[in-house]
Amino acid sequence: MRKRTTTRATAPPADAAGPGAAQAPVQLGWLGETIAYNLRLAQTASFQAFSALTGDLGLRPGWYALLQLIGDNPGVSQTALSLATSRDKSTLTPLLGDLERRGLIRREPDPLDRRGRRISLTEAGRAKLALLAECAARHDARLNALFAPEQRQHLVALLKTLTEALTTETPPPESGPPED
Amino acid sequence: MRKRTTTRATAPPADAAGPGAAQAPVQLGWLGETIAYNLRLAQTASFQAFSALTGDLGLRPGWYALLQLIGDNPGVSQTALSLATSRDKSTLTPLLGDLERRGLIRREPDPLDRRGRRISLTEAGRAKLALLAECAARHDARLNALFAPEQRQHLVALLKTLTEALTTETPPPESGPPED
DNA sequence: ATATATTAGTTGGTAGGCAAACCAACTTGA
DNA sequence: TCAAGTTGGTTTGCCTACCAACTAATATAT
Repeated sequence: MRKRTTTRATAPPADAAGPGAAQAPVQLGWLGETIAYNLRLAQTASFQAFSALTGDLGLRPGWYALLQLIGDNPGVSQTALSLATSRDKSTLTPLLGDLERRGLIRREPDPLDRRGRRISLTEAGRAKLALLAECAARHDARLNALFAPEQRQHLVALLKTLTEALTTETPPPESGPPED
Repeated sequence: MRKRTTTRATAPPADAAGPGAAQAPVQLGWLGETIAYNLRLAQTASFQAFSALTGDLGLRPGWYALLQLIGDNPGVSQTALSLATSRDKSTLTPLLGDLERRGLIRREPDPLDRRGRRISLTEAGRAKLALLAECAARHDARLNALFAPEQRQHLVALLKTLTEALTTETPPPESGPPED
């Protein structure tokens, strides 16, 4: 939502903290040039936009990645989902419970490991996933439309590089005990 | 993202879905190529890495951007901070209260608008900011080290484009609201 | 086989996020 | 001046996230 011109179109001297200035645009300074902060802003914006799309349905945005991954990997374990979504396994517990309660997924005991639960979609789950995938596709299209194909590709590659680097080399401090 | 080497060199046949296979790597499929999902993963990874740096001090990572922005814009309003950080104003209420309680910021009434509060750093706040800025600088350096200077610049530009596009054109649905 | 370590998943506690409802103060218009 | 609308902040309620600790089952070592 835009907020410019809401107060005044005259754009009074932004440096002056005068009464008409209301909320000055805030100078981002150094932060505004960092990868990390821009990453945060972009992610937030993307999530918000996606939420706006899914909000129309009664579907939570956080469900989508989960359903999609389950759909693509029937029988996955919760731990695997946790890793794939970069969320703590304990975060998934109530979430999956909710999905199960709504009949979107099935959690059957793994016959080969009685601790584990093999997760898969139900028919209803597949249907919901189709709806969410629709939103996701629109969202993706919207993002893609912002860039030239090669730019898009480049951006994804850069993001992957970043993720990869940070997740694999996470512990650089102490005497590294790499392989035992 | 690959997750090898994170746990151990156990390396049981990863393809076999046998009991020893534990969690299969999960196929990300379509998701893994989208901007949105990679954005999410990258942001999460970045945040985690930054948290690891700040965790050493008794300082919450969420404080940093706030303190930095306040430092750069003494006298800002909470609403302005809310916009600059892309966080809801109600999110900042307890956070700023906390910072004030710890003596890091000051919230003095705006003489020109008795609703508003002009926020600025205290000396202690400046000191804490310096510590956090140190972490931020290290984090930034780490991220920057992953890319060539022009790549970095490019990435930031792409992210800005994305954020900008999503935040300004948020409401495209209904018949465009004719400005009154 | 039995003790020990690992792993899958859940629980409880806490922190941070949003949205909606609310109050107080400012703005505007008649 | 006074009513209606807007805006800055706070409160409340809910959701999502993490972590640490726990249980149950599996794996490993002796």
